[in-house]
Amino acid sequence: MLEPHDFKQNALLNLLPRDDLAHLLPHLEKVTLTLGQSLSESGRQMSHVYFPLDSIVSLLCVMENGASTEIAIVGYEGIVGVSLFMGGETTPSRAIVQSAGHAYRLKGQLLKNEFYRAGAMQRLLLRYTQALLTQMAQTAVCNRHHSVDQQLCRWLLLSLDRLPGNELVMTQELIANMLGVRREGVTESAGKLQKAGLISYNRGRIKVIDRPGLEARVCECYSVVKREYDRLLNHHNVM
Amino acid sequence: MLEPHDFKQNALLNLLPRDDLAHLLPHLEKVTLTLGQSLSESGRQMSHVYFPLDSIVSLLCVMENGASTEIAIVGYEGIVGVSLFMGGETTPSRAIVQSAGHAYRLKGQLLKNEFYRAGAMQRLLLRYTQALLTQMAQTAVCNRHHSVDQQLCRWLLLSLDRLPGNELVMTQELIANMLGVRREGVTESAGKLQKAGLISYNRGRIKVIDRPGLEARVCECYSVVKREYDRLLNHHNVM
DNA sequence: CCGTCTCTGTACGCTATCGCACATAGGACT
DNA sequence: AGTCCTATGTGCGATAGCGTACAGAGACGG
Repeated sequence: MLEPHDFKQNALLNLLPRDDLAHLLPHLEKVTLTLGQSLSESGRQMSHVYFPLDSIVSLLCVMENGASTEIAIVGYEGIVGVSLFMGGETTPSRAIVQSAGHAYRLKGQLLKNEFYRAGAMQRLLLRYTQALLTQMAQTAVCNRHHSVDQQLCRWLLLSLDRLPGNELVMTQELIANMLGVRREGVTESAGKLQKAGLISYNRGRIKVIDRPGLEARVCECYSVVKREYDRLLNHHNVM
Repeated sequence: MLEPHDFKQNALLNLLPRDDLAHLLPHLEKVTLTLGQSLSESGRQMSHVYFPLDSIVSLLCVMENGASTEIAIVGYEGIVGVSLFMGGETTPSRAIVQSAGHAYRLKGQLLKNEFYRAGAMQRLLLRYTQALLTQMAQTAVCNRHHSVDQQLCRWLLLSLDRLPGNELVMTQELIANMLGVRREGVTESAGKLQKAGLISYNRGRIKVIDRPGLEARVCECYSVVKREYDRLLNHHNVM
């Protein structure tokens, strides 16, 4: 269900019944997201929510000293701006574009209106939020118990699942920021993967050559998250 | 707002308007929770949700090899069983009683009915869930960037905020399970706190002597979480 | 073609935490 | 009192990741 086959659509919108989607369609605005762009700052209210298409957005927790960690990845399967309909309006985390591309944008108020109609959209968004909860929880465990090697594999696979090709545009420096480790640590781990013939790395472009190989090295956290997304956001279960 | 003053009530129920509460009151059943009791197993549907009163419940992520990490603490300010109304019915995490005490219990279906009336209860539960999201996110960062010393302080303070007294019944072994570190690591950190005169430790009973001292040592994660709970679950903001 | 900048690779000592082993001590039960 | 169990303290060597420094190498503009 969540196989990355159709990047013309956002999975959430795709799961929405026609009638419900009809309310929103006229207000969906396609926008281009550039690498590093911020969609949401800590404690600031968002004017819009975003439904990524071929772009990836990272939710980051940034600390006072500037150190950061990614707490979740959002791609075509999700929405950026959960706090709007959850009622808090803001979050302490940031949303940064991690892979440039496109997204549908929707005025926050319009989303809230649709959400509070308590129909299919609400049910869908809540299920998605639960998937997000799982991703965050698993990130917390992974940060505690797994090596940088494993986490890098997890990160590559989670990102890859949200991209159309097998190439990723991302420097090691940025990956290090996401994982909350040193850049050198990423260099080393990526070097191992490259020597093993799983990826090929070149100045900010990562090509994944042997995906099954990555899957063999990744910790269980990847599959736990993936399985939960599949379960929660699946045609048969959702409606 | 979230000061631990009234442990006869659960803060969520307390925030609910009289009329809404009236629907539930006849079905709330006061139960005793014992240390180590499991309220929810990975992937299993819960029959009830729980509103802790003077008890504390930990949400744990357990891995295949048995290692675990606490991803959130739930006390009188919250509810155990978020996945029921979020639509997923189950979660991959476990809910374990970390401090014995009491809770109100409510049949899952009744909670869902109330939730889907899309009234005050729904708004409240969603705000609470957002607070939970923040707690998980902050746990993830904390696991990545902070020392065991700091995490122990955070854990003590978060637990203390949910308890009536200044004493905590908990062995170092169990704390280690929560934090996902070695027992010896906790022994060492707790030893430092004891030498500094902040706590006194005795075979599974921790007395907090100098709370401001703990607050001086804790990492920012504690206050980020606390502030967000206060903001989201506050009489003025909620309704 | 040259200088500059960004990205990647490598090396080295340092520290926190781990894994393990074992010692001590308080409580509970006989 | 003696025994056992559980909780805590301590002392290792091993190791993963950190901080720092620096070197090479591709890209890019003048």
